[in-house]
Amino acid sequence: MLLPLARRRSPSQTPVNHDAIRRRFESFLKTQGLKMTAQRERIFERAFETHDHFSAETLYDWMREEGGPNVSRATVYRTLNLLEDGGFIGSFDTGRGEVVYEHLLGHPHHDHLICVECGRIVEFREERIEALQEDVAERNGFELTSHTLRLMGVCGDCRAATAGGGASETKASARS
Amino acid sequence: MLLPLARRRSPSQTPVNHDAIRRRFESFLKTQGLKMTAQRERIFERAFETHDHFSAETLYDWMREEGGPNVSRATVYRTLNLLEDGGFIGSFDTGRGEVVYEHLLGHPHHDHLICVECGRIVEFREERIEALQEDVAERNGFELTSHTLRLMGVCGDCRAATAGGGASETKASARS
DNA sequence: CTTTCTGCAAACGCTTTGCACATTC
DNA sequence: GAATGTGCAAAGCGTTTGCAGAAAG
Repeated sequence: MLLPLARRRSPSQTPVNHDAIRRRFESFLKTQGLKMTAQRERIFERAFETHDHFSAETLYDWMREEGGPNVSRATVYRTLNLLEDGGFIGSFDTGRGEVVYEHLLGHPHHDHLICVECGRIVEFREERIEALQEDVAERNGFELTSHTLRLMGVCGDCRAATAGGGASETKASARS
Repeated sequence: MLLPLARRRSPSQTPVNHDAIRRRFESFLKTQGLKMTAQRERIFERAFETHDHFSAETLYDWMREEGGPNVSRATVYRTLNLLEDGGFIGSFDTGRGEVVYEHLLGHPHHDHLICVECGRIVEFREERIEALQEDVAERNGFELTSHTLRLMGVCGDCRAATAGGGASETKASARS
């Protein structure tokens, strides 16, 4: 099981200090009395390598496609929950049913625009909305712990494809 | 809980013209080549009677508890989807997993504050957030079709209960 | 060596579906 | 009567879990 050595760390796209994050994961495991295993390492690394959002099933596919220590579906689910509990990744569902994850460290809070045609996810951050949310919560006596803002719509590409006469290529799952 | 006969139509809380909505449902069925059945009627009525949010399973329970034509679980799910497709009800998930419905007609758009302690759902509407969402979408080339904004936090009651020394009564499911 | 993991496959909870019978139009 | 709807139970789907063998500390 040769793990591809220099996969992480491509100098151009290291979002935050990769080693720092990794050390954080190791100490998290330690404090929880958990062990570092080849599987956990693979899953952790893969999750932090991607800037995309991914589902448990997708990550499982990656685990099988890409070489490395065998990782079972159960372990993928278990580790994803572990990472979420540890605050390393966050999850939200895109519309109906599908839950996707994204890594959080070195990734300031943001919300999502989701294309209902092609499923593309765009992240955005709008301070004024954030502030207004606090406002609303306060006015209603709530102390905010988190929030989810999902904007669903049709992205520029899909609008062009539809309008221009071109067929829609990407898997269109317009449901609801 | 003997079902109160004149439940709907209590003059004080009829949100919109009930008959108008109902006619709309009937014509919706007609245009779709669908039939009005006792089951669909019961489900439709029940959904519009409630101001609360409910899950498919909850509605199914209601169907069994309250008297009336028998309604199977399958029909509940089928009809809920039908009503959603027709734009009569909307659905969103409260946090993780649980999908709840709410009727839409005569119920202007709003978003939700959800108490992570007791599950209480408070509706709110904040025009400025709405406007900013349009803004964000436009800036990113999206044409908005819908959105979901869920604010999670601890409601005043629960904060009081926790702080004041009282134990938390309501089922606390603080997960994530 | 003790404790925690992993893989497997079975269990789960919620939702959907296939089919024969019942109902509406 | 022809077409659609319903109930039932079985099938699906994504996720979790129990258990025995495998690793980590």
